[in-house]
Amino acid sequence: MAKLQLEAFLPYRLNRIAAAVSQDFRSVYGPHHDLTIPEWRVLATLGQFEAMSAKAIGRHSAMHKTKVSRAVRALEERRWLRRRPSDEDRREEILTLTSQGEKAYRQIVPKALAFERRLLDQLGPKAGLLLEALEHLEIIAKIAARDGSDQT
Amino acid sequence: MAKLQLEAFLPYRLNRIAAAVSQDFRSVYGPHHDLTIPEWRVLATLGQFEAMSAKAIGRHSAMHKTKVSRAVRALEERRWLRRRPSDEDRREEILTLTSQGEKAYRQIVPKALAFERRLLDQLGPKAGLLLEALEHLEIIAKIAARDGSDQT
DNA sequence: AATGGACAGTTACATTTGTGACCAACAGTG
DNA sequence: CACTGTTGGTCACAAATGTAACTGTCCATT
Repeated sequence: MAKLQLEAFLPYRLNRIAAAVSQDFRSVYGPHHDLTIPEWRVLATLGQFEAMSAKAIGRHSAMHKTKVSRAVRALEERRWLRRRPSDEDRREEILTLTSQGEKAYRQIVPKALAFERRLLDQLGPKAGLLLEALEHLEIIAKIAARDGSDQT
Repeated sequence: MAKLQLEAFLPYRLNRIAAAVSQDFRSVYGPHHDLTIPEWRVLATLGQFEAMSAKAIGRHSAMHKTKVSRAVRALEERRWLRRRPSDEDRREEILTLTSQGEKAYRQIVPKALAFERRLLDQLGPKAGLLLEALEHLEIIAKIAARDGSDQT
C-alpha cells in the first residue's frame, strides 16, 4: 500500500509550523495585552495605515468581514480604536486608533519585530532562502490572486 | 511611530500560506470524500502505522485529544476504522482502518503526494531550500520538544 | 424620483474547537 | 490489598469561527 508520512507532508508541516510560531508569538502580546489574533491583525493594520474601513482591513489582513467586525468591536470596547462615519460613503466607517490604541501598538511592535528577528537569526544564513521560498509559495498558492479570500 | 508591515510579518505570512495550502489541498480529498482536516490526519496516521491508540495518533498528528476523539468517532460511523480494546491496557483502544478505510486511504494518498509534488515542482530549485528551512523552523519553534503540544 | 442590483457592516444561527470535569483503569506505595 | 496519583478517553459546557440573512446606503437605469 502506498504510504504517506504525515510528519513530512508539506501542508501538514506548514500548518504545524504556522501554529507553533503563532503560539510563540502570542507570548509577545498575550501576557501584556491579551489580544486575540484577529484583534492583533486589526491593530497592526490600523497602526500601519492610520485610517481605514473595516472592509479594507479585512482585505489587507486576510480576514472575513465578520471576524473583522468582531475584532473591531472588541477593540472599540477597549477604547483602542474609534469609528467615524465616512463622508464619501455613509455605509462605511473610518476606523482609527485612539491614543491608547497607538500606545499599545507602539509597545507591541518592537517586541513583534524582535521576535521575528530572533526567529530569522536562529535560522542563520537560511533565513533569506526561506523568505524567498515563502514569496514563491505565496504566489503559487494563489494568495496574491485571492486578496483576502483566506477569510478563515 | 515604529511600524510593522503585516503582510511581510513572518507569523502572519506563515499562517496565510498554511491556510491557503490547506485550502487548496482540501480540493484533493474534499470533493470525493468530504473529510475534515482532523479526520484526514487520523486516516493518514492509521494508514501509516496500521494500528494505534487515540493518544498515539494525537501525539503523531499534533492534535488535542478531544479533536482526535471526535475525528475517530466520525470515521468509525463512516465505517472507515474499527476499535478494539487493548489487552495490555484496558483504558485504551487500538484503532485500525477497515477495508473501506484502507480503500479510501489508497485513493487519497496518491492524490496527496501528487499535490505536494506539484507544489514543489512549481517552486523549482528553491524547493529543496524551503524544505531545509522548514526543518530548521520546526526545530526553532520547538515543535520537536513539544511532541503534540500544538493540540489546536 | 422610482426601481433594482451591489455593497459595508451587523446580527442570528450553526458548526467547530478549546477547557475542564469526569470515569474507568493503571501503577506505585504503604 | 487499600490509598493515592496518573492516564486514556469521553462528555458537557464555553468560546471562536463560518454562513446566511438582513439593514441601510450607494449607484445605475428608467
